[in-house]
Amino acid sequence: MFIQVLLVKHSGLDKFFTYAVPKYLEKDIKIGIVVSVPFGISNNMTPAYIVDIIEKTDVDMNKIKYVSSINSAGQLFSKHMFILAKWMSNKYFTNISACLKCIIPFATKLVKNDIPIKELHLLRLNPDIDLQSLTIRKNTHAYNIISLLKEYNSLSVEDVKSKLSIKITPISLLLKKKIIILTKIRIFRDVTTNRYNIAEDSVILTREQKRVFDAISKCENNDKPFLLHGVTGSGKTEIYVHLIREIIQKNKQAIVLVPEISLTPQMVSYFKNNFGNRVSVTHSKLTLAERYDQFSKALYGEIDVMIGSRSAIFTPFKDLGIIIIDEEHEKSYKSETNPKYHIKEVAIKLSELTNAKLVLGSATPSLETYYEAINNNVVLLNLENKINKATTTMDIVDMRNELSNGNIGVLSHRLLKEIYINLQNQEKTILFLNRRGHSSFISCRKCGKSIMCDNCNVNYTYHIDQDKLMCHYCSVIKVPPKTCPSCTSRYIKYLGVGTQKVEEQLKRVFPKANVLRMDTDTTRSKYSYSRILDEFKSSRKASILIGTQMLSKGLDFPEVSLVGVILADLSLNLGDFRAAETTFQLLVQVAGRAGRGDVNGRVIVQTYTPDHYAILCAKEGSYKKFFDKEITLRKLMGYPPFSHIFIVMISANDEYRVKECLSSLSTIMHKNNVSKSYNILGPAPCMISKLKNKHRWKLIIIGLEEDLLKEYTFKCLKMLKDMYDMKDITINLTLNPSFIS
DNA sequence: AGCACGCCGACT
DNA sequence: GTCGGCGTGCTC
Repeated sequence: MFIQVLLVKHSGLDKFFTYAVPKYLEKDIKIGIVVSVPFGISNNMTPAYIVDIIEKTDVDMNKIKYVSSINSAGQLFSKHMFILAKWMSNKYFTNISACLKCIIPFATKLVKNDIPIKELHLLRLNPDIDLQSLTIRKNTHAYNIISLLKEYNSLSVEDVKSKLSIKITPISLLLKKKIIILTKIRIFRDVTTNRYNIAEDSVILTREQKRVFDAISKCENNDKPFLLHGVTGSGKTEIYVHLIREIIQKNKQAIVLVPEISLTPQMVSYFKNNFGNRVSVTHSKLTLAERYDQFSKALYGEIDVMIGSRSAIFTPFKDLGIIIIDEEHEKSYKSETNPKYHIKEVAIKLSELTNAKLVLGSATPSLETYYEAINNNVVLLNLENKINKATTTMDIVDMRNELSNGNIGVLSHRLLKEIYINLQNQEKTILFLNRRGHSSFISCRKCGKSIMCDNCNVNYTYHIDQDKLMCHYCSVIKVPPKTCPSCTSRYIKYLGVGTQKVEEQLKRVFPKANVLRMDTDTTRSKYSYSRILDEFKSSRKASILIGTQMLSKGLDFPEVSLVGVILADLSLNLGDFRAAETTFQLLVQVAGRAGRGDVNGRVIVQTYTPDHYAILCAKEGSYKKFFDKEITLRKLMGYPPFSHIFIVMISANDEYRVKECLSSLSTIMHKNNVSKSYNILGPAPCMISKLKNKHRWKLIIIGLEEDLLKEYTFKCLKMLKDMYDMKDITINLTLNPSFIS
């Protein structure tokens, strides 16, 4: 018997090595466990993951060494997960070790014994001892311990100590006499803080929900994903719960992916109410030990449902039955670090491997997914009716008129009037602005130059609460200058709008209103989200909540009747081909926050481009209309879903070197683009052209076929490395980015 | 990735 | 004559 291994400590060495297994270890060998192997000329022992078990090998027998021993870490991945890692490695051009690290981030620490296993020592009376035959005096420690154990059957050492307020000595004494015996059980760190009550009756699905449920439930071959296109408030979550309940009855398990777990406590509570402690949660903010325990819970069958952001897709369930990706259009589903995987692509691969059902849910599906649905590669299921009868109307305010009418504030007359009405009616208001801080740029009135961060080519944002300038990219904080750094003029003006300025203006206009703000600045600490949300929800007064994008994601505020979008143009002017899509999605999602209870909702959208189709389609609430318009443009321009995009970003401290290097690459690419199959754009500076003192330039390559595009780009990069000295230059590659930066 | 080897320049 | 710079190549 031979095994193929991947060396744990040699992550850059993306190669499998073959070792022979001594007979006495054969029975313990399986894929995913860690073994100790002699490696290199000195035969130092090094840990290695078993990735395959083989009978024959082509490797020279003189070279093959024997496996030394088996590590205590246990099984870290299944065959499926390893296939997934290999597939990711190829698809996202990242070595297998890095992909494995993404699947089991705690592995290297676990191998080093750096992750403490939490155990509980249970005490229990030894059943082989006849208590009658012992003479134990009443009211001694020993007597009390035995009585307690008779009552409880088994107890943890800590419980016994605290219940009888004794030290460990009398317990040890009984243990020595074998009157009590000790067993260790592993306990898993709990990461869900939600209190729950198991629902007595499950929600009965509406006719429309039932139709969708049946379509997914009755499907036998799960070769196509389902797209659940349902307007906000149409009850997608209830369908998920019904589907999962059915899956659990078949002894299978479920993974539920949400874009940002800390923003969806209601979702977790809802699942806990339905499945109790058979649900757990995982996300990247947990410690590695916590993540390892959640992983173990799934591995040992302690849970049936895992809810989480991206990384939850790698939960090692025995028999995965369903994967649900909620809000499938969210950009956060694409990883921005290597491997730069997209959760949807990984989920499709995993559902192929496990035959699990895959359900994608969204009120505003990504263009790519909807296009697949139209081409019958994805099964489209529509939910067109809201559960409650509240209606929402959207009105557009042309901010150009405000300016010509002499209103230079951030809030239009119309929006102020609506806020006033809400305050009078004791109803709640949410205001969105996709930019935190107070003023988004500070410029000199005399020379016109704006004040920028020294490390990054980014305008400083003024934060009024600390009276400081802050770079939102490198987090540098600076005292605002009294005079212009370029011309020493004293006339410095604070321009642009951030959430802080909106807060300031609102407090001035409505001094008695309860104004709350929720953005990265106010939600730094762990529980600040829930604190702000609880205050907003529980407040009897009419409150106004101002927030950035984080408010648009899945939060449910039953009493909100007015939603204001301060400036819709912010996401429209991003210079990204997906800007219209992002804006449309944002507006529809935001509108979904209003009128979720019994009250009708009003949405006011302020913009300088009121005729833009993304805004008009959002006003009508027509996804189909937006899709038709946008897909026509994408086809015309040759953008995704009709093509694939590869971004080569080059960065270095020396700007000249960056430009020179990228020009060389550009020349190579054009030379090798004989049949003009690829559209090469650039070199151009990145949106943030200098970040943390590194200059960043990019080349955008567009091609019809993903594999050919990859092959072509890598061929050209190889030629570049052969002819150009790449010392101190960093290359960053992204295939199909969720936005172009 | 790490480590050994090896080939060249600068010192005790 | 030797110490150490890092370029190259190998590891089952």
